Amino acid sequence: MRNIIMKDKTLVTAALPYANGKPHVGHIAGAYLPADTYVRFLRLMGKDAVFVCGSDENGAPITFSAIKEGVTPQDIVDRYHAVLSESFKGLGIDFDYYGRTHCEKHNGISQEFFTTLHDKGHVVKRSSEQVYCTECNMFLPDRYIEGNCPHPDCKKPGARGDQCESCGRPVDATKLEDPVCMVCKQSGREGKGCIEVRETTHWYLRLDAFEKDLRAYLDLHPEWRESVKRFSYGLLDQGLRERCVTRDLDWGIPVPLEEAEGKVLYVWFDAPIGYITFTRQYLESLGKEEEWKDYWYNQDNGLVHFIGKDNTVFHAVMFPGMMMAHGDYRMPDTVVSNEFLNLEGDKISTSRNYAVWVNEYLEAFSPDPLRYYLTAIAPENSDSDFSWQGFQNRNNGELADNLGNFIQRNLAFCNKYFEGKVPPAENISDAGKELLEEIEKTRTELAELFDGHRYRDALERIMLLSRKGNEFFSAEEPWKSRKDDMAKCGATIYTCMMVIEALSVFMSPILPFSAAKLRECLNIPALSAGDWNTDAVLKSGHTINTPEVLFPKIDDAMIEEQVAKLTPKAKAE
RNA sequence: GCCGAGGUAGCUCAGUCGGUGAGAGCGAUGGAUUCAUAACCCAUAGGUCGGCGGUUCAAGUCCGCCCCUCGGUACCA
Repeated sequence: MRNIIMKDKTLVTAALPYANGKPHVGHIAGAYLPADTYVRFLRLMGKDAVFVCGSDENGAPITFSAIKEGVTPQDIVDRYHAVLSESFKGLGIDFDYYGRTHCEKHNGISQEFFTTLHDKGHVVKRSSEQVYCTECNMFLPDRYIEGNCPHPDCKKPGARGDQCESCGRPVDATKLEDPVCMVCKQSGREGKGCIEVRETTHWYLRLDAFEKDLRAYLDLHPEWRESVKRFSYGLLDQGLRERCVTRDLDWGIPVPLEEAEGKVLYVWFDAPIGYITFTRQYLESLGKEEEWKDYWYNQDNGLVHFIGKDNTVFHAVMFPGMMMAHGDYRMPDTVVSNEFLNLEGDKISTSRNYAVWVNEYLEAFSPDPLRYYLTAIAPENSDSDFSWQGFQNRNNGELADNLGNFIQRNLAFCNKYFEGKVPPAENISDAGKELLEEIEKTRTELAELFDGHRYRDALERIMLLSRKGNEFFSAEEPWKSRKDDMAKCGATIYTCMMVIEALSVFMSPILPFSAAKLRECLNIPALSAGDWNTDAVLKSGHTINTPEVLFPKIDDAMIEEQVAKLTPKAKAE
């Protein structure tokens, strides 16, 4: 048996979604759903958990979207902040606080963070040459310049300022041939067009100074997912470099230095600080001004970050490096990182509009089937694939036919032949006793799986219990015993009811809506903190309510409708 | 190019420190049954474990080379 590693008090964060697009199933599977599941689990275990997140509203792409649409950056972030909040809410991703980084409080905390690093000498000034667009009147991120590859043996078009798409090699943005600004789509070099090279000044975080400490920190966490460790050690082995933490932009958090007029903090510098900001805002809203320190200063408590793999470098190396450099804060315990979710075999792409958007999903279906499916195919160890066919199969074959039907056949049987009263807990057969023991085995193993962030396995374990319930029910044949041996029949149904109550607890972190509905059908109280280990409240003689179908089947037409929404654009590429 | 991950039954994937006849779910086929959302239960299916070579008494499981897919490559977030 492994050791349970959760703490009595834990701060859980989910990667801040960038407020420049709607959330899709990939985002949900990557960070938000596992984080929400974990928080629900912690609370069932009677632990204190605070769950924060918020929209990431700074950065260059938001500015560019605003330019493209002819609106202000504020318009962009307002729009997406609203969609993001609603989507999370609709799926039952239940943050204690969902904030936004474009606010005074966050500016102040981020600037204080920067100032501390600057005063300690961990941030240094450097000058460099960057590409500037005179049409847009701004410096361009390397990614936003396209041209011909400067490598003599390649020369192919479509190379970006950071990397050539054709030969895959890194590119020096200032050396791209025939560069085009991807914001205004204009081109031409010095004098003859809008693209020119200008000198600029920026501030760099001396990550290299913390290389040894970061390695020691990683060494303390053998329990992290393999992919995160391999990636992080890989970076350390290459040697950490200074990392630029400011940008030439007018949208963002001003760099708190007189000589840094017109510069803002790099969005990835302030985004993780958002976790601190949101924790403070949440606890202040509860009138507990000082309590955030429990989570950010006290290493005895838990701090767990949930992210997608694209965020690994920031959460496993850069943010910990920032925390070390600052000095006041505790270090994160765990970074739970997921791989990517593909869609019908192809990459999900916001820019190509190739995705299953959460808000559109919710117009057609209830949240739990998606939570179920995304957990079942969670990209925990490697990329996985979302397919509508798979969604339908899992929903109909597993949720409805296995779990739903097990519940349904028992509640219906109980109503029909026992007047809705839980039968006496007598004459339990050996197989029945074995099944009751299986409940406890599941309880123990499941806690370890949730605690170890193995949600996919956890769900499988839950379904195994349901399957065993079905096997038991069929083997006992209560439809026969009800005619000549009501004692045996009652024992069968009683045993199954115990399984069902346990399932209502076990499934609740993943399927919160259905778990609540099930407990209503059972006519027992809603779950509350610490109920994971509470004794069964379902007793002999207790009257249940009329059952309702928990997991309706999804018919082909509904799936075809979704597939149709997807295909034209996917093929249009 | 460099670094990393992956290529296991029709499909989706498990396979811990190398060792009982290589597994699960779905699908397919046959059987049983009627409490239930035509659901459930039982049985069966023989896949050169990407290719070649090597180490070993023994290799999906270790080593080398090769092929294919996918990420990262630090100014997209």
